[in-house]
Amino acid sequence: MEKKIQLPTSESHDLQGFPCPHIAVDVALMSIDPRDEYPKLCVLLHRRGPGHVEGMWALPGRFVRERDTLSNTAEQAVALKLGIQGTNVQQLHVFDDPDRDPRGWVMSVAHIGTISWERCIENTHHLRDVFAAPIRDHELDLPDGQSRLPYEQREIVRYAVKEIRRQYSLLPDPGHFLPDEFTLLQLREVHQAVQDDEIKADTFRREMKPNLIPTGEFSSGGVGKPAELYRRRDRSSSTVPSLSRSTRNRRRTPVEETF
Amino acid sequence: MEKKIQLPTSESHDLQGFPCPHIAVDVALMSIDPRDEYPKLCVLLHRRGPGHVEGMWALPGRFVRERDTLSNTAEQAVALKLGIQGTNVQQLHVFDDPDRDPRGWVMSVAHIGTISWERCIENTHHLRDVFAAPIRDHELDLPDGQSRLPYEQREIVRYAVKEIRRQYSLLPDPGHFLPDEFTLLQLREVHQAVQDDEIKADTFRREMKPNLIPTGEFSSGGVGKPAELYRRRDRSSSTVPSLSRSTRNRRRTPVEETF
DNA sequence: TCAAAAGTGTTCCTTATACACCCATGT
DNA sequence: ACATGGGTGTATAAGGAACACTTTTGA
Repeated sequence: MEKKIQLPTSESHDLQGFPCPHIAVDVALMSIDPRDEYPKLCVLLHRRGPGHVEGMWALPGRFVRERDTLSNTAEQAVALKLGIQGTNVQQLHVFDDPDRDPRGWVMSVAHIGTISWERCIENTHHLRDVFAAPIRDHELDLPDGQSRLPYEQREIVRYAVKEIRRQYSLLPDPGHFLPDEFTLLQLREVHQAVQDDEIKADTFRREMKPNLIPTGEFSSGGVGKPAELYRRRDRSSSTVPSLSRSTRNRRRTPVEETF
Repeated sequence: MEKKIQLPTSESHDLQGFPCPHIAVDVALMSIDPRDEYPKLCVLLHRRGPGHVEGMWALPGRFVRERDTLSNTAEQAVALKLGIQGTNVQQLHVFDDPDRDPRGWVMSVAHIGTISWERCIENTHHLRDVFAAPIRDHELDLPDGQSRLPYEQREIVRYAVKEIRRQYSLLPDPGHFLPDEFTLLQLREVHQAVQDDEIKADTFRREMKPNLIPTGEFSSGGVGKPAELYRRRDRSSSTVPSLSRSTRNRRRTPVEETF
């Protein structure tokens, strides 16, 4: 709580002596739990070890290390707290209420991450302190009768659910819950789990077709007609190279249009 | 990349001794410059005083102060560097490349802000070191032949333009470039400036109608039929209270639907 | 032969867009 | 009278949702 910052222009000269908050990273790592009667979107929690809020279920988080990046920190938090290596994460929002952490001045950069259920269980099935909390109506069902998440992690989950639903309304399984090749039924079930809503099969097929590449291979073994396997089309290759808007149809004065 | 992270739980005990980056805030404050033949979206720059990157045009920015919030810091940066009080800002993204600032380890939280041209000039017209840089095709036209912005502020401007266009595609002038009451022509010209594209008048009217409240008052003085004045409808009051999706139309097994 | 799932054709309906027209005002 | 901008009705096109139907497999 020093009070020696009177010269705002001098702050550029050197950085020493300027206060800086601790930066934490929290990750809402999401997966699709297929064990129930229908697949459910869930968020992975871990039980806190000794220390602050000991024993509580919480999102995996970590303090950023010297000269590390946020995404690196987020991936290490997932690796250390959940035992899952090599996730991909994206920034969501910075939570900066100076009183959010009683231990001191800590800002938290919330991240979202996704992982397939297979990779999730193969790494965590032996761990007692990892739990996949299902999402019901934008909120988490917490284990052990716990009523709330520590800090404002409830808000982080809200952001994460909103963001993943936005992403899944545009593209086929951008979070790679499924492997590289999949049937349209598998894809639709994943999207239904994310959106927590029923999706009509034929409409869904036609919406997703432009973003899928048929492989020519087919599934087999189940009942019914074998389904073709598809692969995600990466956006860069298919996107039209958007014509420059710099000299576009402005000139709204009708003068030179008329003559 | 040390390899001595065996006790992740110990980090929760106290915060002292953990490294923390300096946190800066950069603001892309946008306005609509009406001085040209048609209004243009622009971003406000200021010329850096003595110190690092001295004399360069840059986005207003500032280091966060002890236990201050990010939005506060952003508003103070705008006040100190541009002379404009009481702007509203929103978070965009954290830029965390550890090498982005040669002075040390600094993360920058980019913000977007909006202000009416009137409030902008009434506060800055006497300042030499403030400039409204117009946007052309997602890029800024810099003054004095300057070729680029310092750090990765070019990227911040890209984020800001994309975000403001997203916001203006949904609601009438959410950034309050216009006063509380305005005609549909004024509103359309602002949206055209933001989107940098022509917008058809009748379609625009029908799109915006649900989000506008007619005042019953009319403009006067200009040529043509006087235009009604409208007011923004705030979203909370008009939104249908979204029926709970928790028990929604799942049950995709047709069993109990058929019987 | 039947049930289950894949995949497609078609109809219906909602929505966006453009065009046309009338209205009200200042010059 | 006419130009200018406000505002609305309507025709056309485009898109999405739902239904029906055929195909192909396992039991």
